[in-house]
Amino acid sequence: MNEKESTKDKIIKTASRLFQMQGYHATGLNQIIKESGSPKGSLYYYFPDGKEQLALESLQVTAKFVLDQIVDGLQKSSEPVMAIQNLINDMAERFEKEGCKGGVPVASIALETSLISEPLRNACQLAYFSFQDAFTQKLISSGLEENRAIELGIAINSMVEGAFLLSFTMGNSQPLRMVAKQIPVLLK
Amino acid sequence: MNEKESTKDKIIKTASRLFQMQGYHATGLNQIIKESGSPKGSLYYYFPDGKEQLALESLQVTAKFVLDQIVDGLQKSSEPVMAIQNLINDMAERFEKEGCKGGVPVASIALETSLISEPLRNACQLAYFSFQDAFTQKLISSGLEENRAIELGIAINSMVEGAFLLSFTMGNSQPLRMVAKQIPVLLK
DNA sequence: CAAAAATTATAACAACTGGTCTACATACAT
DNA sequence: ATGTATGTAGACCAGTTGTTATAATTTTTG
Repeated sequence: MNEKESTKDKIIKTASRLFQMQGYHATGLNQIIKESGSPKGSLYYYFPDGKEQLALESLQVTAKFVLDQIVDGLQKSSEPVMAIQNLINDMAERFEKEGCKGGVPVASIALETSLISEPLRNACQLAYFSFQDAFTQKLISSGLEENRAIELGIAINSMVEGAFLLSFTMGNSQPLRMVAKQIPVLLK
Repeated sequence: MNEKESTKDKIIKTASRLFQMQGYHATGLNQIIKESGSPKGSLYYYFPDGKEQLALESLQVTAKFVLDQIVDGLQKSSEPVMAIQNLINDMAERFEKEGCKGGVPVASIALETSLISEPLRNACQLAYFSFQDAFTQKLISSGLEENRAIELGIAINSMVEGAFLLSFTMGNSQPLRMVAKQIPVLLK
């Protein structure tokens, strides 16, 4: 039972990685199959609705992974300024090490599919909201007023996503670093 | 001579729009040809290097258009806080009217091509740098110290790009609005 | 062991991809 | 008028896309 699910998991894991790196349309089912070492028959057995379903489940895996990373990072420090700043700097560090080859987690799928697939768009929306809410909850738990915490959660999420996109394109972690540096001034 | 260049311009204009809306890989040459009303022969006459060259020139047109929009918006008010805030709110307003169908100007191409085409990646980088620099120059011209202005230019650019991406995915201009609201606190 | 269910293996599908090629028309120079 | 770029027009190519259908195989169950 454990090993049997691993075929589906292998497909999702590989698809997750490729969609993130190359985007939705540039990633072919054949490539996913080949790189995951799984047979093509299995793909439509596990994902009868085809590419869209596979992308959806892959995205959910990716989103959960990123969210865990954010939540864990924010827990490391009780003080929100430090916590958020360290989280972003950790992202920058990881980015520098991996050489930006990893792509931008949710954005690549969001941009390509939001206008052509409502289920995928919705999954991206949920993912982004979960990120945003992680920031907001951290701020609330440190005593910030709720409405202000929501505002800041949205703004910080925007900053981080934008900085990630820019760092990826520039091939340089500077945007992430600069955004981290502004966190103290933004939070008072 | 005037009318003849309009064929190339028509192709670029159509391509520019489609790449922005659908992304690089989802936009086929045939679609560009059909929607622009130009024959395929002309495409490879004007763009002998094919899709990559067409995308590059289209991106440059898009980038210039966006930059002009930023520069014009920033000129409307001498005070940088108001200027930037109004610019972002104008973006939000436009976004609400167009119903987010327009896509995200540079990001869609940046994400899809940065890892597979160095010329395109570089064009995206230049585009983003020009946006960033517009903010920085505005801040410098209002008396801000240069290093701080550069830092803030990068951060504001990140915020705006991120908010645009989030607004697009959420189908809601709230992220843009919230980012605009934080500009005063960010600029002290 | 046999029956049933779960999974994998192929082959084929129509539709499309980016790109090439040649034929044709128009304009402009000499 | 004639020759030469410039530009138009579209058929055509090999390769790939996502998807489907069916057959073979393995695994699980009775």
